[in-house]
Amino acid sequence: MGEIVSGWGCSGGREEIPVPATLEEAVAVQEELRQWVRLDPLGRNVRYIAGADAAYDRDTVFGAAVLMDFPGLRRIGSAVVKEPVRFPYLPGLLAFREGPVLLRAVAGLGTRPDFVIFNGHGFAHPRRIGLASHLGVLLDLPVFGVADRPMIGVVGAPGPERGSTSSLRDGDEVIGMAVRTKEGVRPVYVSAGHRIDLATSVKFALSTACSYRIPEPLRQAHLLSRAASRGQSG
DNA sequence: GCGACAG
DNA sequence: ATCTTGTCGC
Repeated sequence: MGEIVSGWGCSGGREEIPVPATLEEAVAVQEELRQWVRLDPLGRNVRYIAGADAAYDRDTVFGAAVLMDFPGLRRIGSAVVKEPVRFPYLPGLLAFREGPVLLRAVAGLGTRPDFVIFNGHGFAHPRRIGLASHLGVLLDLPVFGVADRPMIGVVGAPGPERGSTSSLRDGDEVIGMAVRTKEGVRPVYVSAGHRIDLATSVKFALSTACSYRIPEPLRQAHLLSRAASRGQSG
């Protein structure tokens, strides 16, 4: 029997990501979605890219997505949405907490980008289905994740110069990469999400992070959601 | 059993 | 994620 961890809400059942009632159920959803994840090289010319992130204000989640052209990196669109928090933060199950708002934010762009960057991990997850992979499958779009720190695995420090990398390994397999996007600044951790491979993900993480440590679409989405959560104009 | 554990 | 000002350093 599945033990009920807690009352995680009673949605009307019309979300892109149904709210699991138990831990077992959430993991079962991940194992199902995992079968659809494909990490192949990106086979298309990149013109439009997006970044999405979430911020909180008590029991409300704000999701923001920013659309930019590439390689110009000019902002050509954005969307901000909010909704009540329906799932707790549980390491390994982040997609169930932030997925709904993030999907709505990306949809709000009104344009399907060539790929999306999410704040968190993709393949570098205990079950190989982190938030980025999870949402990539639901969006059926190429996506990769960029995180502040690894969740699992061991990694060495990349060289101090921008562009240096160091493999994030879980046993024998490379699950992600520590990437120095800015000289002398701590690295970000990149992992493929869906319909893109690690090397290509790293390439784009670097080509979209010029002045700052965080890839521009993600950085701006972060600022947008943050501003919204604090009731500002953005 | 103990510690770790994206945001 | 979030609570929070100034401050040290390149």
